[in-house]
Amino acid sequence: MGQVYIEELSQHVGQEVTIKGWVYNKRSSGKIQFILVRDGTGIVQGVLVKSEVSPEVFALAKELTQESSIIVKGIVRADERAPGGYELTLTDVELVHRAEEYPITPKEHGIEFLMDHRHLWLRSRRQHAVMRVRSEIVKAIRDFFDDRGFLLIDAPLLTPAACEGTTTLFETDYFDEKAYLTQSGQLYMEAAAMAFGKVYCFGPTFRAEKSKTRRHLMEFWMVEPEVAYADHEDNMRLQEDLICYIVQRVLERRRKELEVLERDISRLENVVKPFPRITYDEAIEILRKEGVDIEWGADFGGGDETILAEKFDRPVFVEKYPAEVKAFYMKPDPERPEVVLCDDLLAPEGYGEIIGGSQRIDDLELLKQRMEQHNLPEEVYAWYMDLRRYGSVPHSGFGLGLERTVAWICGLSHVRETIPFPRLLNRLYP
RNA sequence: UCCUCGGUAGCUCAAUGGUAGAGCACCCGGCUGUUAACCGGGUGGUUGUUGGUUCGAAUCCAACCCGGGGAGCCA
Repeated sequence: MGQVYIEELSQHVGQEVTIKGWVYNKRSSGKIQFILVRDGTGIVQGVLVKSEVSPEVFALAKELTQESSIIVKGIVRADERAPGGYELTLTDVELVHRAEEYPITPKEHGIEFLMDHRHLWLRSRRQHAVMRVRSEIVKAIRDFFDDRGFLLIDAPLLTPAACEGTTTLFETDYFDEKAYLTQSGQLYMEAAAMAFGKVYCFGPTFRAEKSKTRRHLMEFWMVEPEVAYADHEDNMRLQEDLICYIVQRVLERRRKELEVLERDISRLENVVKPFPRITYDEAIEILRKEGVDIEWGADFGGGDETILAEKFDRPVFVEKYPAEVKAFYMKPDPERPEVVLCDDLLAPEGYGEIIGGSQRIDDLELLKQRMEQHNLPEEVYAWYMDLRRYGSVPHSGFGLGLERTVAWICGLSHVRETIPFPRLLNRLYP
């Protein structure tokens, strides 16, 4: 039998199979050796009995080090004692490469050490679970939008100016011109929505803010749908549907990984429509009742968001913020122009804002006025203004932060484990 | 940028002014069902850096470097 992956072992009980992988760990009892083999799809214990294999193979196995690459042959056996339910009675072991002393031992390590060895840390069981959940969430997002007739439109990463004009951007040289790494694809999605109706982009974005918290990365992934003729209400319904779809998919297909991560699954099972909605005004009232000293017009901090989110057992929408604390392109509420038709979706359990969305300004004069107020250069945004000159329509969209969503669904205390190679303040390696 | 906590063996930590230690990793030996295996032995240190106080500093003081958590900002 040729190469088989560990996740497929249940289909090969009683057969001799070949596994190509690495030594995860090893235990020995003199005349019997236990070799934990991982191949990227799982871990299986190979049992090597001295009296049943050649002396050369038994001696070779003794020399194996953690993470040495090996090709083993063995007969698949269902065994109650095995954590995965299956074991391999080994018949042959071939050494591909004997690993040097491996830095990450089966014991505990500190976060700095693990981050310095992120390229190796990815081999461990917990990290496998996180990456599989991340991959599932990405696929769920794509399927959700593709199935609803959205067109994937990739936004540029190099841009001539800030999208929102608020956060600090990474600057780079573009043939003697200044260019910036994008902080959002949204403005380009607005152009695409006027061309194709329903669109989304999904890619990395960059913020040069010196943020040093469990919720921040310098480089993170965001999915940003934009829909022509959609209003604020349509926008929130879309967000609700997307989040429910993602959570259901992970519950269906990645339950094992959630168990490895010891995630409280009942908290995720609560995530069903409809999500509670509160206005900014109501949020201020709640915070004041909790003893928070906050003025109307101020934005919420991380602690404020946690207090609000803890009032509910599922994600909560906070809508209609004061215009001053939000981006220039958000449409004012016709009934109350001092607030805008926007919403933040706060994840439960203190994971904070995972979505920010709004209906956009579709009137050229108002947009011009807002850009002046924000000191944004009109030349750079000329194309964006054009969208209000040639068939302007009401439209809405939002951005979902992938890493915060993964952290929430996995129940991780920090976003740095949700991306394979995190870019953090003071960390560009590996 | 600010607040706060920390830096001792490859890793995780102990040693609160008086001889720098343990577990794991690694090396040697033992064990035919181990599950972060276990048992015996061994290797391994400029205590982040510089300066100061003291008979004596990992320990007290100062500055700096690096890191963790948080604030601001945001997804």
